[in-house]
Amino acid sequence: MTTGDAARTQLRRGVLEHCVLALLQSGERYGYDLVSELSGAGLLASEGTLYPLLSRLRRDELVESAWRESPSGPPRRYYALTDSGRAALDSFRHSWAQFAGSVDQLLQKGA
Amino acid sequence: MTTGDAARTQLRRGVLEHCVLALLQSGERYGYDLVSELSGAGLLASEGTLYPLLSRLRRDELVESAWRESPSGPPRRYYALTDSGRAALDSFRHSWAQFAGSVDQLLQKGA
DNA sequence: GCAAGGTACCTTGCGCGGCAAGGTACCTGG
DNA sequence: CCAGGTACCTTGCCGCGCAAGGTACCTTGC
Repeated sequence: MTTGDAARTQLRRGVLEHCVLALLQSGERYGYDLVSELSGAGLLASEGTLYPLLSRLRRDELVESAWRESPSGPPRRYYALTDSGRAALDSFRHSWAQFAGSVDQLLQKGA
Repeated sequence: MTTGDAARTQLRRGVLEHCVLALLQSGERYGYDLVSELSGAGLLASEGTLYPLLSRLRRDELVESAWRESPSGPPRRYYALTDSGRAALDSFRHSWAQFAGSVDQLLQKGA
């Protein structure tokens, strides 16, 4: 891995969940697909993280899922946002903006 | 509290530690003082979080501490950055910028 | 002179979420 | 036919923030 390993791991907490919701905004996606995108963005370190997360999102009814056959390979479970999911995402965007603002300010204060 | 309670709590993970380091940049501070500043900024919910954190920072030699008497009230433990602390802070600034950038981008993608 | 309340430190028990490792099954390509 | 990519999932662990609770100092007011 690049830099800031341990630090990154902590940063992802709580963010990853909402990043998944954000990715679902533009249409339904399946897990393995999300894994590669989030890993690429440096927001996910292990597959083993995402599937339990998706289960939680289903349990909390922020997403709903449907099995579809793949043109090649095993079947995929596709996820889509529910209304609650969209609401949660909007709410998080505010929290994030505010939070990130505070942190930026604090980190620069006398840099 | 305002909004996004639970979300906020998760967001603070790993950030708080480095915010403390950032606050020490401009000179030594004592715990109770940090508590009020960080609480004010919405980055800390409970006193009980900070003291163990400060112990960790001491253990990892990112800060050093010295007891000083207070003009009024019980003695205070003042904390100051070590060289390692300054380095950790610099390193975190990069991680944070990169991380926050990724998140911002992802959250806006099709907002 | 003593109780009340602010200052200042610390500890304990808990829960949650990300990580690593491991496991199953499907399907294609050599 | 089997090696390897696709795609799903589970289990055990660890670290950090939180809430609640605890000690002691010092001032203020009655």
